[in-house]
Amino acid sequence: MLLKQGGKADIVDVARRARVSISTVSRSFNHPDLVNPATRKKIERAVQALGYIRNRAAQTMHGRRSGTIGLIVPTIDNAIFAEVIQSFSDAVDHAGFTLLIASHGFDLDREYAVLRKFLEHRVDGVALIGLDHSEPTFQLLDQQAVPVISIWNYEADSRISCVGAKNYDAGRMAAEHLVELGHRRIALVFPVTIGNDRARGRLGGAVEVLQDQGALPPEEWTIQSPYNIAEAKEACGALFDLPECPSAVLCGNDVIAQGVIYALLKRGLKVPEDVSVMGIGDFKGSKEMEPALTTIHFPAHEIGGLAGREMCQLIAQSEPPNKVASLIRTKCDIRLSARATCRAV
Amino acid sequence: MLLKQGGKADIVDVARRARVSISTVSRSFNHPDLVNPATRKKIERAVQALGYIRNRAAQTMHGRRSGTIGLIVPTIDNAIFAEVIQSFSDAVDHAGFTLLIASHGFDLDREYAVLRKFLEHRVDGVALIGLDHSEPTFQLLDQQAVPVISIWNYEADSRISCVGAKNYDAGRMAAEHLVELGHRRIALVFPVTIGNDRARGRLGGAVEVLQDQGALPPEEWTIQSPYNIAEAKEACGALFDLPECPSAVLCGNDVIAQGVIYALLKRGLKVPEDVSVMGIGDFKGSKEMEPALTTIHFPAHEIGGLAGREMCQLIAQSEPPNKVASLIRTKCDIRLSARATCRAV
DNA sequence: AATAGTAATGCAAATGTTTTCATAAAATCT
DNA sequence: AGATTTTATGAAAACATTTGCATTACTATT
Repeated sequence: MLLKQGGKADIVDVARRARVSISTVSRSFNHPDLVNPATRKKIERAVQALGYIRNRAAQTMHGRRSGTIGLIVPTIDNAIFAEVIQSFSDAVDHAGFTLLIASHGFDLDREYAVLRKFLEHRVDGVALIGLDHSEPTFQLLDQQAVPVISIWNYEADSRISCVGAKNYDAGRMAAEHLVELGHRRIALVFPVTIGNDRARGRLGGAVEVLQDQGALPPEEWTIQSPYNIAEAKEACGALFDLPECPSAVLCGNDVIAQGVIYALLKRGLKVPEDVSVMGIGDFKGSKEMEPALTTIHFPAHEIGGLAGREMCQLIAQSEPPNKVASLIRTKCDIRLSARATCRAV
Repeated sequence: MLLKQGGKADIVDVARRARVSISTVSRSFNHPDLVNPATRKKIERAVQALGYIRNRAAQTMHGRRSGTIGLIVPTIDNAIFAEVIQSFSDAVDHAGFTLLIASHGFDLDREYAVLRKFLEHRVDGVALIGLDHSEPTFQLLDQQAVPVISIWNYEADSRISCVGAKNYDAGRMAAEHLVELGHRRIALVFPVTIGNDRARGRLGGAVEVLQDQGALPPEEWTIQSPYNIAEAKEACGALFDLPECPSAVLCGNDVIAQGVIYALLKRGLKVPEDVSVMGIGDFKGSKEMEPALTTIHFPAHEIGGLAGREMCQLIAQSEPPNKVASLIRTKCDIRLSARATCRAV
């Protein structure tokens, strides 16, 4: 017979067919150099004939690593994270790992639940976005001693390893640019900041600069907006119907900036002639927009790739299984990308 | 002692602490109704105290399902797929599954390799994008009898279950709209079509309509463009520097359309006054663009969610493990979203 | 009061691997 | 030719669960 009924051949089937012991079959997979080339050939043929596929679950159970890494993000379907996920995925894939992914929609309790689920699957490591997490999350991580890395934010005193940039600096940088261009009537459009340290840092940095300049915006120029173009376009609409219109809008991220620009265009206002718009993030596509978006460049691709590689390193370090790896912190540089949506006044 | 050294408590530790047998502990997880509430409480407490986390690998090995589903996409970081991934993820998450994800960069050999890797992890089901796959991929799927679903394309005679729309129809629909508006000088900007049945179907549909109208574009009006704004903007630049400029551009997808619009804007050409632009896909953000993009609407969110739910159903159907589930085919409707980038001539 | 039925629990086998240790055969050295 | 090392293989324990079967202790039925 060519195939066991059901197509689920196991290692003993292979061993039987190749007329060797199961130990030898196992070895020919894991330590090929220890088995006679001729025997290896025989096994190879048996594997082929039976359509045998190794069972990682059994390996995992035996105490080997599972070969999986868990990545938990707020959402998958937005430019920012999609790019990070892609490069993180590429990096860990390259190292032979398989990626488990889940999103929590900015709900830190769901994040905790997902983490538990991943731990049940015995992931070799976990990556999270940002440094804001619930106390149970931190405790679970600690207690299970699983290698963990935070992506996107850098903090010198972070509780867990991190690779990313300082959002606070980004906020400052953006505000400073606007101020240098002579703007004083600056509106702020930012996402919700609770449980989102990225947004909080950026807003904090921006506000500090504006405060120093005595240019803190009035209440009605501080808008809270969701993380998508449609709603941002909607949310900031009122801003431009006000009697006094700001000369510049500083946005919490490029998606919001895009929304703001569309809202402006819709009202027949020109960017940057009538209103300057500043983003933060430099998402894919921001450079190509017309006019090209002035923003703070975050090296998303670099951060994701770095995070993936450091995750693998952390896992390697935590060998033997109960050794705790040391913390890694990597700060990525951000910079102003002055393009066409901001002008001097 | 509160914790076993290393924080890795297992079921026997829990049993010992709760003074019951391991069978009872196992049951209280899997068939809670079969165990005395008081006993359950004791176990609960022991679990809490020890920080015990069930080992899915061991369950999987015992022959139960792994509780994972593998999703293989060409790329993660582009609007189309990110949206599908998100809703697929939400759907399977909701059913208690964990999602394994990997991208192959439009390389069908890598797709095969990823599939193998997923199979080693004993995923309970696999989802792929589109219906173009290598022969080894189909054979492996068949041989391992793993529930599988194809997302995005619908074909009445597909080799595997599918949920999606007919890209051919989308191509026709787009071309027809342009023709109805009076356009005859129509350029085509499409992605590479080998190994990409989505693009191939669309292009085929569009060409057919154009042919019927005797409006097949000349060689230099048929542009091949990668799947991203920057390169699309670049790729189609030459188009508008030609002595004779098309009156409309039909794009393989909205990302390309966006790039085309930017290229036009950059040259000082107005959309739709000078040139009409038609997309296909209706990605997130296409509606909000200024001017809003005329495109063929694909219900990405619906397709992803549906695919997720049908995947779960397929898995449930293939119980007991070796029963092959029947094929499911679901056709999702697409429609013209006539907005602001196309005008009558 | 004896019997049947039910609820709760435990025992032990089974799941598919890896790995340690032991053994046999072959190659190398004296 | 015998002793020693090296190479190749096998047997069996270990990994963390689940589950079928057996057992015990109650409860209900006659």
